[in-house]
Amino acid sequence: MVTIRDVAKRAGVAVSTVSKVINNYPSVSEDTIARVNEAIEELHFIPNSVAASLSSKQSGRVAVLTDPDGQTLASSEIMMQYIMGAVKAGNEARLDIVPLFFSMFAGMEVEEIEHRLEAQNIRSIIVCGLDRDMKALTELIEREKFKSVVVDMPMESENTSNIGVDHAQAQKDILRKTITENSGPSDSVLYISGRTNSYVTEERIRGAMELSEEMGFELTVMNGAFSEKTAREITFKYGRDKDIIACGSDLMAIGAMKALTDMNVFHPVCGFDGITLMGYAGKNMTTVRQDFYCIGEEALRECIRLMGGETGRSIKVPYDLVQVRYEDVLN
Amino acid sequence: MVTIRDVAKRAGVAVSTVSKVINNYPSVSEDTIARVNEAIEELHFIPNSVAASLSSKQSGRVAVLTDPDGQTLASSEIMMQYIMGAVKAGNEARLDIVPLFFSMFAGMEVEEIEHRLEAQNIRSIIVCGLDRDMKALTELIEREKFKSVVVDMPMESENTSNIGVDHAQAQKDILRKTITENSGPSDSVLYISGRTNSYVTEERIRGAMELSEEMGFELTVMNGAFSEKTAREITFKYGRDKDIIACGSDLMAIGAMKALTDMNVFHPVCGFDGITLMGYAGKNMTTVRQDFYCIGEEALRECIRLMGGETGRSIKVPYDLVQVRYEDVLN
DNA sequence: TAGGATGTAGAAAACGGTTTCCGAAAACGT
DNA sequence: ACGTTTTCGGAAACCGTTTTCTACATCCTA
Repeated sequence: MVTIRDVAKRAGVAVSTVSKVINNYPSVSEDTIARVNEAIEELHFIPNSVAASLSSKQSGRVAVLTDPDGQTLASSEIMMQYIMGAVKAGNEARLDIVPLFFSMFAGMEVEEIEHRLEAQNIRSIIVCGLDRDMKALTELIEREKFKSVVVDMPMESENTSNIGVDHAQAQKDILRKTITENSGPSDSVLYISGRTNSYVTEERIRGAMELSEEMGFELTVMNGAFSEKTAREITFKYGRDKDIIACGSDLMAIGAMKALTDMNVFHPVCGFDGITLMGYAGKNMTTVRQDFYCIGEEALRECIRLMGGETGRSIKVPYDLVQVRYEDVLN
Repeated sequence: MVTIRDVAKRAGVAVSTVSKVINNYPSVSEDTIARVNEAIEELHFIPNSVAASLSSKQSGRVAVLTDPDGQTLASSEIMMQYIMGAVKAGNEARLDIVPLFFSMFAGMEVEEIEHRLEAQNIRSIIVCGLDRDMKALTELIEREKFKSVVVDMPMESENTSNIGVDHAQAQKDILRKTITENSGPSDSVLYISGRTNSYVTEERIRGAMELSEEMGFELTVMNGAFSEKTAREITFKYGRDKDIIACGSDLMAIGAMKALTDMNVFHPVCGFDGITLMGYAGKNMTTVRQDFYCIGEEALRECIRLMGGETGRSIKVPYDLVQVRYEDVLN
C-alpha cells in the first residue's frame, strides 16, 4: 500500500505538507502543490479513508439510516435509491458512507445508539423514512450530537437540516391535474391517506383539503395507513360512488385500482411517490414522481455543508407529475 | 468518547489486556476477564471499529458489490436483500460493511480498483450479480488480493468462495412441478433464457434440457436476455402453440404472462427468483424463491471464514418452489 | 534445585493519516 | 539596513485500536 509518507518522500516534502495539499489547505505554494500532485499521480496514491476518519475529529463518516422493512416493494426501491444517491455523492467527496437500518436500533436507548454511532466514527447521519413514533431516533436528532439531515420530516436546528418535496403542494398539483383532466370541480374525491404518525401524510392531506376549498369539490378523507390492503378495502366500500380516488402513496393507489378493476368501474386514481411498480398496475393512474436518488445525493451534500459548520436549513426539491406506463418500466 | 484506555484504567490493567479480552485471546485469566468486562459494562464501552480496522491488518472491512441498475425493480429488491443480510451479519460480527456499486468502477483498470479498495481498508468483498463481461471485476477476484465471496458465479480458489442455489437443479424442480401439475410429458415447453454471459443462465438452461431428456417433453430454448420486453415479444410470436412457458427470471415470466393475457391464452408460466413483483403479475405463475437476505448473511460469514485463513469453497443454499399470490405480497 | 515450559500481564511500536505549533525565509515598511 | 509581519514547510503529537515482544511468576520435570 502506498501511503502519504511515500508521496512525501517522492515529492521531497514533509507528510504534513502532503496532507495539506490533499485537503486544499491554503498555506502551500503553487509550486509545492504541483510537485506533490505529481508524486500522487505517479504513485497512484489514494488516501486511506479509514486513517483519515480516525485522525480527524472534523470529517468522519456519514451514516444513511433507512427502514426497508416498512413498505415492502415500494420501500426497497425507494431506500435503494436513497442509498445509491448518497453513496455516489459520498464517493465524490472522498467520504465513507455507512448504511444502517432502523431494525438495528430496535429497543435501544438513545445513549446506546449514540455510542454505537460514535464507535463507527460517524459524525453525521441521513435519516429516511422516520415517523413520529420513533422516539429514540427523533431524540437522537434533537440532541444535536450529530449533524443530521432528515428526509421528509420538519426538523430544523443548528445541526439539523431537512430535505424533501413540498408534499402539500405536490398533492394539490396532482389532484388538480387529475380533476381537470376529468369531469371537473363537480367531482367527488375519495382521499385515502397514509399513516397518521407521518408528517408527509399530514402535509398531503392538508394539500388535498386546501385544494378542495379552492376548487369547491367534495372531499372524503379516509385513513389507509399506507396499506395496499386497507386502501383496497376502503375502495371496495366507498369507491364506487366517487369520481376520483386519490391516495397518499402509490402502493395504496395500486390497491385502490385493484378494487376498482374488480368492481368493474374505472375512476381515475392518483398516487404519490412514482415507484416503478405503478407501471404494472394498470392504466389511468397518475402520480407524483419524487427523485429519490437525487434526494439521497443532495442529503449527503447537505451533511457535508453541516459538517463544515454551516447551520441547518430546509431544502425543497422538485417533483414531476407523471403517468407511469408499462412501456416506460419495460426493459 | 469512552476509549479502551478508560476501560483499562477502570479495570486496573493495561490497554493491551483489554484488547485481548475484547478479541477473546486465550492468554488472559478468568479473573482479569471478569474485571475487564465489568469495566466495559459500567462505562458502556463500544470499541471503535475504525481504529480497529486501521490497526489490524487482519480483520478490516467487507465491501458488498452490487449492480442495482441492471434489472430495475427486480434488482433493487434483490440487491437490497443482499445488502441488508450482509449488514446484519456484519453488525453481529463487529465488522463494518461498505456498500459499493459496479457503476463506480466503470472503465477502471484492476489496479485502480484495488487501490481504491485498499484505501478503504477493505480486505474482503462480496460480489453479487457479476457476469462474464465484467473483466475488471473478474480479474480483481482472480488476483486473490482480497478474500472474495461471489454469488452465483463458479469461482473457487484459495481466497475465493462462491455461494448460491443449485440453479440447474432448481430449474429442473420448478419445471417438473409445472409440467406434472398440468398436462404432463406430452407438453411442449418454451424456455425463455437469460443473458448468455451469465453463469446462472447456463445452469438453468442445462437443468431444463436435462429434464427434457429425462421426461421426454419437447423443449424450445430462446434467448430472452433477462428482458421483460424481449420475453413478451418471444411469447407473442411463439407462445401460443406451446403448453408451458418457462422463464429464466421472474421479470421475463411477467413479460411472458402479459403477452399470454393479451393473446387471451392461459398457459402456465414459471419464473425464477421469487421477487415480490410476481404477486402483481397474475395467476397461474410459479417460481423458484431464493432467499437473498439469507444469502447476503451467509456470504458475510463466509468472508469472515476466509479472513480467518480457511480456504475457499462452494456453498449451496436451499430454495423453495412457490406460487407468489397477490394476497401474500399485500400489506 | 537448576532448567525449561507454561500462563499471564504490560510497554511500546505500529496502522496512515490530520493538526498544531514553531521556525526559517521572504516580503514589507520606515 | 533593520525590525516587523507574512508566507511556507516541517517536526511531532495525536486519533483508538492491535500486536509483538518482553518480563515475571508459577509449575513441572529431571
